[in-house]
Amino acid sequence: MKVILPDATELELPDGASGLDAARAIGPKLAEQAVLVKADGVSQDIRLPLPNGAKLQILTTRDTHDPDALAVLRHSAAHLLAEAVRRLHPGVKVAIGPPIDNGFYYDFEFPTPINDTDLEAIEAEVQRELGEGRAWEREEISADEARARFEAEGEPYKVELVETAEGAISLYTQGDFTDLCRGPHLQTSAPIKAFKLTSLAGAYWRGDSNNAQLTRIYGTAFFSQKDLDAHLERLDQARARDHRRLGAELDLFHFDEHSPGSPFWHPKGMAVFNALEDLRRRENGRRGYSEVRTPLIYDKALWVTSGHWEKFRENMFLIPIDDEHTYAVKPMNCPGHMLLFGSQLRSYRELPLRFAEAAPLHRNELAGALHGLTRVRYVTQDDAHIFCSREQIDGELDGCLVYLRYLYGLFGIEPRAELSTRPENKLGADEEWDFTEGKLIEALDRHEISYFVGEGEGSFYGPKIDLHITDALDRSWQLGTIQLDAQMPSRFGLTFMGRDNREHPVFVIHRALFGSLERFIGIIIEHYGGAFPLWLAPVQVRLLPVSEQHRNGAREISAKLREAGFRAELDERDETLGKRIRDSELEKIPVVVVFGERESEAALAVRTRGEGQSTRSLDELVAELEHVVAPSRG
RNA sequence: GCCGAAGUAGCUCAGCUGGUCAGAGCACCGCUCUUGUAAAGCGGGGGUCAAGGGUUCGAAUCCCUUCUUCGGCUCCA
Repeated sequence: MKVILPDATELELPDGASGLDAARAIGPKLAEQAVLVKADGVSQDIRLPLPNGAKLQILTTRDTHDPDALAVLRHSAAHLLAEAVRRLHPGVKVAIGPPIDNGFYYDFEFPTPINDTDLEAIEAEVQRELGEGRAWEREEISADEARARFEAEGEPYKVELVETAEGAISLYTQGDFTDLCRGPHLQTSAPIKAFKLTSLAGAYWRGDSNNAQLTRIYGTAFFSQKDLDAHLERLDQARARDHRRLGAELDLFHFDEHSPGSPFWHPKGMAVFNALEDLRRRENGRRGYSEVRTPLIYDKALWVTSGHWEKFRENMFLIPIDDEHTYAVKPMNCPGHMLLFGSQLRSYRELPLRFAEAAPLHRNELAGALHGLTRVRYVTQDDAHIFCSREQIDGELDGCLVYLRYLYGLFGIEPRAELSTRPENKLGADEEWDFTEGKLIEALDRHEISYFVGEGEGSFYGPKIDLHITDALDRSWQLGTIQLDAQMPSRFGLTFMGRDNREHPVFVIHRALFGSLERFIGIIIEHYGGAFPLWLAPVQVRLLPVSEQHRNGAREISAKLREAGFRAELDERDETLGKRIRDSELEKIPVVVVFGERESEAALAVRTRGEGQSTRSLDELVAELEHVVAPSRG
């Protein structure tokens, strides 16, 4: 057989040769450093036979930043962790231990709970293993053999994995630990130059909260200590961009234990909030949406009709009124909008009807799920419900996707699209879901939006196109969502009169493009590192009078800027100019104007964030600011 | 909700093998200075050490419960 090397030369090998054999044929050093082989771009363990004629790429310990090479390193590190845990905690049952972005984890069922102190001991044990050195052996056995073996070892999770595994079963052994594992793995532990356990957490077996909760140990590993240090350094820098930290530093919002998960918006945070609201109102108006306002609390009967009582009650705040009546604070706007639509006989001439409302919603999120602005109990969705006929669905979905692209383009953020399909607790028949899912797929294709499929991730009333973005700490959050719903209108008996003088079914598109204003603001705080563009900045211009006698002059300028529609502010504290400039810098204020003796007579000294200082007249400054702000003011 | 960790002045933190342990810096207030592009000087106020209960002669420090926060899991905009 032969393989093709990256430089296009061909290498003759005996039949059945492995990646390691190929590396040996090229050179002993390469063989020693080999970590992973890619045959025609597909990763495989270096111990496995190569396909004949494959284009070969061998990743080595020098590919210190290659995600695939790092995954192999970390996967092997996870096995060292499991070996150490089994030695230190006899009776522990092992589950799974894959590499993940930036590290790895391994799930265990411990006979007795462990804590951070145990974690330190486990890490020390792994370091000892690394000192001794380990080598991995790979073997393949039948599923029956594997099952018998893990049953004998008292490893129920491994037995379950064997039972659901496809194809041959492979085992990897290092030290006294043998793991059911697909691989690939390192040859030896020598390349693991840095190893660190990072945290301890509970995790449900197979990600299902009905299953047993296991103990998950997170860690990371690198090809060098320097890389680990750099990783930790990056984490530190990311923490500086954390919106919870910047929210306090920039005086945007805070939380209080008297209402967990509900932000208190300070004046500066509210300025950002309102800038987004202004944008939302203007664009909605331009795109044919009508603003509406509906109640915050409704009788339980409404929630029974909508299906929320059955599907969403656990997340709702209930208000007992008397023995017979219970109200609930709305977690979504849709039922209210259904009532609004149904309050009149609707003609086909009215459709599509686009009702927009950015009302406060309350969801009783699990206490452990709350997270700054990105996971709150008080949510403001930039919500809208589009009521349309079957024929209008495509056009309305198009409108939503164009709108969505415009909005995200303004912020320069590029979310990933997900098609979320029918969940287990869905309402309605499969045929209806076939139709609504099909419509969303066609729309994504028309707009050439690539997406991944989230099986079963849809809402109980319809499939969704969801947009996801990662925050400063690499956590993924859902922002916008576009949902096509045939269930809710039929549960509310909504119809419209057609040209044929008959009633026709109504379809509803639920759409929130920012998603929630709270979460969106959390994300953009991190995206901009707190340095908002001019149109969003809480304070756009700050005036600094040089000394007491320039206060009146500075006040006048500040008033004129406010008159021109800008958020201008005066800092006339009795601090040195240097101190006040420093504070303005730390607050990331886009434009700072120093006003003193010279400016009373001539041009203003303008300090622009990131660009240094220059001089211009007040009129020039206003014109310039208007020019900068224009795109977002439409 | 579950697993692990934490909660000391507005913020960041020290003190935590129980006994001058209630402290520091920044912030705040007052006075002096009247400031020219990233921190002027001096002085001062401020905390029932998250809340409640317990152990002890004595608790910020040890134990229990609750609340909140942080890292995950589940769930979700």
